[in-house]
Amino acid sequence: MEVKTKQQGIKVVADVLDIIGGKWRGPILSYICDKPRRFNELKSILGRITSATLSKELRYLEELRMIERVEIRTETSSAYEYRMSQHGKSIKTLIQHVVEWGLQHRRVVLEEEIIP
Amino acid sequence: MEVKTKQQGIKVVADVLDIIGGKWRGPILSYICDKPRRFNELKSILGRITSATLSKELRYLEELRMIERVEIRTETSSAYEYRMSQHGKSIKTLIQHVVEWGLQHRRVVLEEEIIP
DNA sequence: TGTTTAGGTATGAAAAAAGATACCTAGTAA
DNA sequence: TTACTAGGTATCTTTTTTCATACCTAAACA
Repeated sequence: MEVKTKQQGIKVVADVLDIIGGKWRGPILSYICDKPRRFNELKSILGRITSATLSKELRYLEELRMIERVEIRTETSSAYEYRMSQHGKSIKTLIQHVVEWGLQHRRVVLEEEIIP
Repeated sequence: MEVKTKQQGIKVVADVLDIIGGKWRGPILSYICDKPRRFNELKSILGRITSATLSKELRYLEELRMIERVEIRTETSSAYEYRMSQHGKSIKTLIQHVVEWGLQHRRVVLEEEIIP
């Protein structure tokens, strides 16, 4: 499968940005990437997010097959955790590319501000 | 310059997504990447964008040093065009990575829908 | 048995992004 | 001289996102 038209390429980019974009989805993925996380754990790491928003974002990422919600059971109790899907893990490389470019961009913009 | 903390990494990603995200900035960059474009040219290629929005987005991308607004003069007349800055051109590679991942993502999601 | 905790949902308000519409200015063309 | 075109700006409305607040259920705890 390849990109055949400009329109299609633009659409593919928009779809990807929809996954990692927005105020919370990047950070959420980033924390779940490190290790599986529970709802309230995410909520407290993220700080200012509300339950409603976190819940909505998690369900959306699940629907996109980026993460999975799994029940974890011990003898005495059970709980849920969110973890990256096999496919979801592959976004880590992409994000590394984004970070690299971002750092380069920052250097360029800072330079131009200092030496105008 | 490297990423030292998770917070910083998240910030870098957010900054990059702010550049290529939103409804129009990706498409605008994409068309200017191909070749320098004039205001009304962009407006008509993009289709449903208003002058106000296009103008705002272009000024923002200029401020970010991604594009440059340059006057082009012939003997008889003058006009303006928008072109990628030297630095801005480097985003092309990043976008290629995004497209590649996006295509892979699409394959995964389609597969799972067909074979549940 | 009553209370706390995990993991949420429901509803409406506020803020941010995008759109519609009207208008402006400088240059050129007729 | 009048009208047209390029390249916008100004203002207000609509839509989309995010936030605040209150509430709910099931399980575990004391």
